[in-house]
Amino acid sequence: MKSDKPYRLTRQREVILEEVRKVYHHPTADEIYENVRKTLPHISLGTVYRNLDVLAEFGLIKKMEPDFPQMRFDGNTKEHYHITCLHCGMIEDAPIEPSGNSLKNLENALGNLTKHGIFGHKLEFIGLCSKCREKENGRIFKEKLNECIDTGGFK
Amino acid sequence: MKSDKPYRLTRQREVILEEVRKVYHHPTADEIYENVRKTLPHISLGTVYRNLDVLAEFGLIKKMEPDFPQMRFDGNTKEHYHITCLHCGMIEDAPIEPSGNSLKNLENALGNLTKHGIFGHKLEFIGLCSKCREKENGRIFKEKLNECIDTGGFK
DNA sequence: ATTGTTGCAAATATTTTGCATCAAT
DNA sequence: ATTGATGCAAAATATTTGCAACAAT
Repeated sequence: MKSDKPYRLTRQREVILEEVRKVYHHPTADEIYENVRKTLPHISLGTVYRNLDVLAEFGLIKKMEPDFPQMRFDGNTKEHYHITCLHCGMIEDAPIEPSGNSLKNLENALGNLTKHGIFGHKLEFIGLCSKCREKENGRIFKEKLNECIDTGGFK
Repeated sequence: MKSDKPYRLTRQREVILEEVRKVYHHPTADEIYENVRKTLPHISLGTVYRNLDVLAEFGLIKKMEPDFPQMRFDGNTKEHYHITCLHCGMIEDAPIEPSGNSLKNLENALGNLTKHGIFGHKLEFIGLCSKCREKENGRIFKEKLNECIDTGGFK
């Protein structure tokens, strides 16, 4: 719970929270909308979006945003990991080799645990690029760090 | 190069490829569009999108798609990794603890190498869920595996 | 009574597509 | 000559927002 505004309990909010908690497959907003409509046929999609934001703000659910919102393109076709700057959004190449061993082990372990066929992974580092770091002198670092911990957005 | 259709060299395609290779920060389609327009003022955004697809299809550039296209929501607010099914798109929780040690070491190493402030990572496993695996009996597994290797989409 | 919330519709933003014309092979 | 590529505009998709009416505190 990190927001300072009051948490006003509405029927819509209540049902939406219930629906998100009911399913275990990370539903999209319109999946939730369709389910909630069975209970509240007149609810609007805008209300669903707004409430999902509010619920996440209060830490009751987790909002999973795509790692970056738009497609991007890369002239470097070799395999590599990326570092994303939380402040300016810039994505840079990580100057380390994709670590073949330890993460391959994790993949194998997971495959055995789950009966899934695991055959790859994506690893993205999150931080502040040097420019933003200077400019912000740690301010955003701490702010964002808290946000990330609170939402469990990544580890 | 994996497409069977002919690669037709047009001026637009040439300039677009040049622009993607020129910048090192993983540009978006409209960034490329704006840059290409300095050389070809009448090019359309549709042409840019279509060519970026074609260039990626021929392995000349890499297309970076967001890990999932829409926002998703999660009733489980604990930290955890995810497994994404390439076939049906379902995202499940990975039944392993976020590995604090080895990846934290990587984070530290990267921080030192780059002067970035690294304070987190996202790790996503890619595979086929058990249902899709049965249904497809390995077919898509191999297909997609090749695709992934070719595009370097993930490692 | 105050102020946040709702439903609706319109706006935004990103990407895709239909189509007639044009250009590379 | 054939067939893929282009420019343009319209469509499709996902999300946000303005606003008047409404409801929780």
